[in-house]
Amino acid sequence: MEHVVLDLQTTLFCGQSFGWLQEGDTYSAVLDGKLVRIRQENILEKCSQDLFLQHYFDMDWEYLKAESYLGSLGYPMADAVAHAQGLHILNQDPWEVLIGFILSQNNNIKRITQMFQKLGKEYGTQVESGRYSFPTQKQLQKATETELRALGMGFRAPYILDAIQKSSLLDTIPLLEFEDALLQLMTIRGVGRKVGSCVLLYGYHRMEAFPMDTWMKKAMARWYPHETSEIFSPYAALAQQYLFHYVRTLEES
DNA sequence: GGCCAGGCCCCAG
DNA sequence: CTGGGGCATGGC
Repeated sequence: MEHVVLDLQTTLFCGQSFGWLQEGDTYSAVLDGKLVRIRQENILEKCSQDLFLQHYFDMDWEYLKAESYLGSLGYPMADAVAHAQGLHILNQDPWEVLIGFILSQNNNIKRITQMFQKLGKEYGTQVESGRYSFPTQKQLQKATETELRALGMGFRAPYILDAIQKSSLLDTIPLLEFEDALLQLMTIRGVGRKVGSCVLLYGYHRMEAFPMDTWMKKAMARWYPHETSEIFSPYAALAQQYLFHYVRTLEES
């Protein structure tokens, strides 16, 4: 099977990021304060000119090796890999990931994206007509619970406020072992094991993470009822992402 | 018009 | 420490 370098459609809309928009074959998001536009055809070109994008799209990680190993595990993992060729784990801003996944609880990806973009429009910086950066901690500090609830954040409003309050702990996460890092994140209200795992994976590229959401619980119960993430080591996070994508694809069809 | 969504908090037992 | 109800909101 031909190895796909990076598949934008799958990577950007597999539920790891809530900041991307699609118009035709063009994908755009505000990254690092700038509006980025990119198409499947010009990924390599863009990344070769821009080290930030090269890192953001995780172009140098061992996806070929990981796909090969997970593919060797047979059904259903081999099928899951085949259905998500070219899926990369993005290197996102931990702060954005933290708020994004606080929004994610008891919610659906469509509405998470809408809520995430609402925060940008309300508290972020406009970088182009109608396009806003995600607000920094300082920008979000202006928010009150009443405002956030009026914006539609619902019961997550106080969680966002607590995350702002404790946002400095994000700086210490890279220094910590996985479990310690998870415990630190879980001191934030609204952050449990699942949300914390997502922050460690999508914000800090901790590939040993294995976020267990409702879909993953179904997938594990169905295919690996007596196993843990250990069987996918050292590619647990990627296995999780492939399975997550796979079960959702099956459900839709 | 209910149902449900990439969970977590809280409080019974 | 484990289990289950409740939670704000809107897309479907």
